[in-house]
Amino acid sequence: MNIGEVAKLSDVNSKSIRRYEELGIMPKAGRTMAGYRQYSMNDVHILRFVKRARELGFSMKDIKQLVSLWKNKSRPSSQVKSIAKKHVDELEKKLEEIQSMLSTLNKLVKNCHGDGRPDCPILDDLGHGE
Amino acid sequence: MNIGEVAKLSDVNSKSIRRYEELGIMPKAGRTMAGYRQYSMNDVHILRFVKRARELGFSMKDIKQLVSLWKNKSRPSSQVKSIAKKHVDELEKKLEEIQSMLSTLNKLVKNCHGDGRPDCPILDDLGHGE
DNA sequence: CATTGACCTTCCCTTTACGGGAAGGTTTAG
DNA sequence: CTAAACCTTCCCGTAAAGGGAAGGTCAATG
Repeated sequence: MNIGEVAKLSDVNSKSIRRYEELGIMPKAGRTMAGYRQYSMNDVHILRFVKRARELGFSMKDIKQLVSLWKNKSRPSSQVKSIAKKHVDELEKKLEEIQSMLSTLNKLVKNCHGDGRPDCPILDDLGHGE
Repeated sequence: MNIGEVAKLSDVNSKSIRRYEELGIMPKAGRTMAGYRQYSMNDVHILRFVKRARELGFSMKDIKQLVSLWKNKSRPSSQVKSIAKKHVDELEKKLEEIQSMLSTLNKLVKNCHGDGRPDCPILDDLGHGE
């Protein structure tokens, strides 16, 4: 299979596939005489794995480790779990940050007339009362 | 004031201050004969405004508009509100994405033994059952 | 056989907001 | 005079992707 075919089957952009190869997440693809990358269904499976991990927000660095653990049939699940837990912690931190921003912003937006008049609690807050 | 002084007073990094000038968020600073940027307390106020807006997650593009509206004493508050509402919408979208990731991840992590054994629901999910 | 269009290759640029660090000039204090 | 602590600009790196250029390859068509 050429890269376009595998891109379709995995729903991963060709550009990303080449990038994953550079990052060492995908094995280096074999080449035809003309230099075209060649793939098999096994590569499609890896790419789907990567795609799913991206959807769960894992970094490419984490994904590289996860793919390697996935391939290693004698991995300890503790290693997988620790990567996932670290990621969960980071997501929870982000979540709190966003919730805190939203809590402030929603109050400000609610109190802003949003009409032709210049007075605006949003700007007042940002200018912390000048 | 030199840039270091204003950086201390506003709690904004010197590098960022120069960057904000490039982006047109800060007015171009006057210079001493030696080329050092010169600032006044007014600049400190602007920088605090920017910092607060960053803390609320606004993009630099939004912040540029917000600073300009803030300076314009005859702005319509509707413009400010619309920027803020768009930002709230984006944050809420991100929030939902993260919540959805966390919901999946937490289930998977909970069901993973996390010991020396290789079987792992996290990898099973990512490999969607291979 | 030549051409056309769809594919592939590599390379560089852009995004976001920031920071590290180099190389070099200025100011201030001892 | 010199050393420390400033300041300047310039380039690079971050994360993950995508745009687009310039050029090579392949298959089908006239």
